[in-house]
Amino acid sequence: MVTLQDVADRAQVSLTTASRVLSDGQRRVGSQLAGRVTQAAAELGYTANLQARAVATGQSNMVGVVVHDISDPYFSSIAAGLIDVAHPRQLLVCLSSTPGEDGEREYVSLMRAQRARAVIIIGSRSTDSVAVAGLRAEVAAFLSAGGRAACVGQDQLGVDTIRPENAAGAQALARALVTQGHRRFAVLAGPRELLTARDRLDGFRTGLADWSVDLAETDVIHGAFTRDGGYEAMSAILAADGPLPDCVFAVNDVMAVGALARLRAAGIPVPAGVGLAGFDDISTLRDVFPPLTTVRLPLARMGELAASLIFTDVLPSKPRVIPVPGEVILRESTTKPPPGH
Amino acid sequence: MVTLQDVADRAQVSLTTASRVLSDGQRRVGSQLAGRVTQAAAELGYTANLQARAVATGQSNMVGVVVHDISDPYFSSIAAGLIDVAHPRQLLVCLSSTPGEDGEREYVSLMRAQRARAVIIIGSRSTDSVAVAGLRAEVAAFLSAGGRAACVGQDQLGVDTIRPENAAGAQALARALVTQGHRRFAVLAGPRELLTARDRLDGFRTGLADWSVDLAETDVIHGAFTRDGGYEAMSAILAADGPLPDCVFAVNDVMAVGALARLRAAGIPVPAGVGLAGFDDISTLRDVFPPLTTVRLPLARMGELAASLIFTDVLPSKPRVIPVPGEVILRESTTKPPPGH
DNA sequence: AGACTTTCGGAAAGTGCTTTCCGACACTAA
DNA sequence: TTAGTGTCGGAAAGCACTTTCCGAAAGTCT
Repeated sequence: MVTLQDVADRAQVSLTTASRVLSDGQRRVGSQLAGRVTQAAAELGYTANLQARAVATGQSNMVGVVVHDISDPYFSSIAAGLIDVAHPRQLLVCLSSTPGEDGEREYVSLMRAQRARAVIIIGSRSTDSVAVAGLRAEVAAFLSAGGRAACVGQDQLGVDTIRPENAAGAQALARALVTQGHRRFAVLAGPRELLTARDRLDGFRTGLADWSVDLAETDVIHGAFTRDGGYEAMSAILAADGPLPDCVFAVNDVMAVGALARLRAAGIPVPAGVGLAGFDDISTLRDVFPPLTTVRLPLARMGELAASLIFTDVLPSKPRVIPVPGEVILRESTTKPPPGH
Repeated sequence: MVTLQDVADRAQVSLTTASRVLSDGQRRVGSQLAGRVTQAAAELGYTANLQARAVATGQSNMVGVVVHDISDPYFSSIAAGLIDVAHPRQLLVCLSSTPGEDGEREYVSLMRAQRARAVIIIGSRSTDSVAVAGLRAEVAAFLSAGGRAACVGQDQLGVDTIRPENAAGAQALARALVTQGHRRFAVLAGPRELLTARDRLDGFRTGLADWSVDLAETDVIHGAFTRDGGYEAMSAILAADGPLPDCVFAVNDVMAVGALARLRAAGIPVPAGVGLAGFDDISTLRDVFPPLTTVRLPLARMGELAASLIFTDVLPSKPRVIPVPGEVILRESTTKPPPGH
């Protein structure tokens, strides 16, 4: 590996001078010597060792990003927005997909060891208070080591947070669906311990209550937060005896698509047989048929916001929480068939 | 920041001993002192500075991953497979989404500066020979600096490559479609300069030729490799006068979905009005209706393979190329309607 | 008991960079 | 001519680690 010393030797200058030329610092170097140095560097194919530079200067250009599953379009969209902001700033984005229970805590710890400049945690935290407390402590340690941190999701970590308004969005959706004429609902509610899922369920229930519509406990089906989870939950609804609900709300689009597949398999038309709504407005899912009523979250924008919180020079005295509203998008999947149908 | 020296002081041992205890090296330390050191480290909340360690040892645990667009499910699926392999090995995955022309080259250069252990380039390279040559040179520099490199896509960089068999897959698809009874085809061919797109087009044409079916040049529509590109290209087909083709092949699933949306807007049923096939078998798109005939690529598996090529200790004398076959999946979107329909 | 090996702690020399501090030189002003 | 003020190159002291080398102590063998 060619080192700065090699460059200095070849240019017949001191290590100091070579460093000054090549590391755009404060001090200038005479154009004569500077020329010799840059030329020598080019001839040798020299590339500064950023690790060593980071050690010497005590600051790195790395930012860590934690997501649950990068292949999930929800996360990858946010990550994309984030990368778009980080890239022009010459920051190195390190990404972790953490399936495991304690993965987030471990990764934040790793980022602290790497002396990363910032860490961004994306994703719906569970209600497992032990895990949250552990993560919270790790983040606090990261902060006190001089790093910055932000979160996209629930405001549980005591850091700057981009908070999607899950409850309000679901509430607005519920009201819109009632306005469309639906009266009896079922909810594919996702996992009990997932806060995001719970907020959406609660918000939906609130929205129904606003219009004095009741949601029976038996019409709330819990399951996985995935396509297959939606498929299974819809199966459970179909298996129950009694009439189908007017409309089914899946707490995310991916589950809604699973539910749709199940309905299709059962030969039940949407929305004629039953209405179906999702949440998120995942872009790759906008072309399913019938088009899904959903609540749009500006995912890429949320990633950008998170990044910009981190990269402001001023360190806020208190953690900021930026609410991001969802927008109800009514599409065909919930169009109420004309009465007497 | 608490440093190793602080730990050593508190444990009343030398820096050396503290280092030996905390950095699982070769030499052992007596359990008495070792205990004092670990306790002191715990009390101080010490975390080793991995950057400094990397400088001292001359080896890092970073691997760089370059993709075109992380929010594209094709790339994020591969990346997910890759991360799954890298994570248990305590490797730090740094990801770049490079929209720009020269972004890949820049990122590999950055990885060289970071003294990354390996770099993995995912994505369909263009046929722009200047850009490819630049990237190739940069990768060569990275290799000669002692790094490992691998590529998922076309074998153009002179490194270990996971090569999806685009041509063979498209050829098999074409033959299957002809067998199904289709005779006149159109292809939504993506960008001219994209090698992946071109290989799929060429393979498709070959497959048709195997059965003596011709593909008219006017039935090949170039456009963007995206959902909207598919939508536009399908518009062009609809705008042309003359009868519709029996079947349309979009060179990837995302384009096929765009085409499907266009057909739906035009009120043309699939497959009754026209057949439609894609490529990739993107998992989030498996529930579109009608289900898309496509060629499945094991994306996550490809990511895993790329990672495993990199992490083998033996350095191959010649770059290995591992072909990954696609599997034709016939679904409803190309079911030939009974004749006389 | 003496020679030989093994175990184990610490001083010091790296690792590749930045930055402070010093001194040399030139240039301006009195 | 001389003191004052910049400008600019280089020696050396960091940065937070690892690792080599050395020497002391303890254990083993004859």
